[in-house]
Amino acid sequence: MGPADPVLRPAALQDGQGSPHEPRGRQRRRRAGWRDRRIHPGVPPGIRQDERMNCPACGSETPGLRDGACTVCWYASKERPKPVRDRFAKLARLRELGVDPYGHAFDRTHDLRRAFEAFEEAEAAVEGAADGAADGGDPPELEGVRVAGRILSYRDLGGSAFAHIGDRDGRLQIHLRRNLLGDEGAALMDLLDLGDWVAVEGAVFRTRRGEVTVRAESLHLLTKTLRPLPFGKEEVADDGRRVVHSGFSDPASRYRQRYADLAVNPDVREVFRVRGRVVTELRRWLDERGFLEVETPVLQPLYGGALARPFSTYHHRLDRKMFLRIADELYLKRLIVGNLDRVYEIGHDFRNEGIDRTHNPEFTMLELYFAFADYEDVMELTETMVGDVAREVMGTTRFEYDGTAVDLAAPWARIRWDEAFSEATGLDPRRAAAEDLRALAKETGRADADELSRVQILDTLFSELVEGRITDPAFVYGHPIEMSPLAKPKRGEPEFAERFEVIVCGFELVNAFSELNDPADQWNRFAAQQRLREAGDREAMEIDEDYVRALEYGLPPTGGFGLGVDRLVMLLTGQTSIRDVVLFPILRPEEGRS
RNA sequence: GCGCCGUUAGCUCAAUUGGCAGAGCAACUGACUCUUAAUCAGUAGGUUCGGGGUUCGACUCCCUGACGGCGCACCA
Repeated sequence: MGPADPVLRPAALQDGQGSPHEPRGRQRRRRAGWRDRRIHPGVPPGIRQDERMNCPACGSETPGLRDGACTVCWYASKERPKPVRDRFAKLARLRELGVDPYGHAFDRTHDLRRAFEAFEEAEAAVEGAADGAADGGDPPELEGVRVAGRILSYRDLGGSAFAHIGDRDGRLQIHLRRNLLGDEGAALMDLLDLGDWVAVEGAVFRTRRGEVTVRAESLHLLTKTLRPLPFGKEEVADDGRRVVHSGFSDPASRYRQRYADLAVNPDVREVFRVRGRVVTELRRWLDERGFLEVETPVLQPLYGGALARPFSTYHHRLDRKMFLRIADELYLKRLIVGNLDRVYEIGHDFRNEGIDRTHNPEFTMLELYFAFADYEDVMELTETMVGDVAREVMGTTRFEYDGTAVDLAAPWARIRWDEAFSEATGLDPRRAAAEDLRALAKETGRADADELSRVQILDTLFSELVEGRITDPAFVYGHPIEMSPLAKPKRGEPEFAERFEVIVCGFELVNAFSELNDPADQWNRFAAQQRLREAGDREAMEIDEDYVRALEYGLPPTGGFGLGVDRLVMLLTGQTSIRDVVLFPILRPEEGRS
């Protein structure tokens, strides 16, 4: 405890008792006496005498001022919401009682879900045994259970209380009885709040109303919370479903304070549990097939591998500009040159562009390269892998996404790019006059069509008129070669590329091709990109001489793909915004704090 | 970047034509030892997102800025 505190009021706990007729409740709460408590934590070690300052409000020593006061005065200030002030006072009272409000380890016997299951098993065993015997004795209990969690709800009945505690994926009722917990435990009960982390030890039993419950024989505070968590009240409807009343739903607050969102909304935890499983299963699937997981540079002197604007940064010792990668592609193919056959990487790419429902500037990409394969092999691999992962993680390949049924089971439709294009536009993508294409682009709402290159117009029209209509996953293959500077020309039709994209629910999930391995052709394609760049296309590529050198050492025939992991998770979890599958999506900075 | 909508108590939301800023939950006080959206009685809680303006009077109308949602644009 801190040094003598000038603000600390004389302890309100006159250990005296009230009159014998005083209600027990009042005696208890007077004993709890937590109001207006303040205890100063003192100055942390390592702060020199001349670096210390005094709180203008209370005069005590402090290493810094939070909004012009020491932390104690800050929490006690009228500026704070009352629940925060109250909790801070309770925390001080806990310290007075010798309870550490920021406890240490606690050795659990079960997590909450398993405690529940263990009890049900014990119950079933007893009932089984009692079958032959005369009418069973005592109802079953499971003793010596030690569990921990956050207090989700609290119903105080005076002499006892029921609460629910929750952990990562479980939720369990606990019953706190004052006569079982003794003076210390009873005092602690009076200082609990929703959100506090607690642990109990006791026997699991079933209440008269049938709920599996831990009867606490001891109660421990693990961590006191100073801020009220925005719990909604939960009702269990007649059909057994949980209905949450009010709760925490403001999107901005949920993203900015994801910790509170996760603590309060089990559905959100579930989305990220699925996300974790998806990544694990992708890895396992690829590892089982002999793919080697590798890591290539995120910080690059020259970016490439996709058409996008990068984030740039600066390395001081090297005195040069660096970029955050927009794709892993060029490094991974260098590894195939180096005989690594089959490689993949799951990592973050960064693209300096707009933010919307399907785009976060920082996103997770799975890229994979497979020697001796072409894009048709990659199609098979893709549909099999995605279907297998969906089944493994979700138990099905059928989903409803944004009100539409989707089935990810293989085989997926295969659609020629040029045929889909002609069908949707009535124009031949190879032969149509640029003016006609431009006119059509304007019709579909592209006011800036005059400034776009032919390829950009083709791409725009395709996205606009074809992609949006596809819901079940489909391979769209055979893009115009000019749109695909890293892909091999299609056999027999060199104006198209051996490339495909997977379109599902109107967005792109995968981009893949037979990798271009002719160094001379690759150099020329880079040079063509360079021209576009010089003509003002800020997404066009630069020439990567080292990559061409690698190709000169021989890239075996290789198929490769990039899969947007965030988007796959969106599909599987039914989320329509990428922000709901990214734990901390990019937001504008917060103005003030509260 | 453009358009529309929004921002009110810790959380979720009301507030008539411009006329005293309210409710539920959470909090606090009290009753209650099998409750479960616990219940009952009472109390407290507000820079109505920031700044400016119109008006006797602004949560409400006007201008401006910040943040967010949706749509468009940009963008795989």
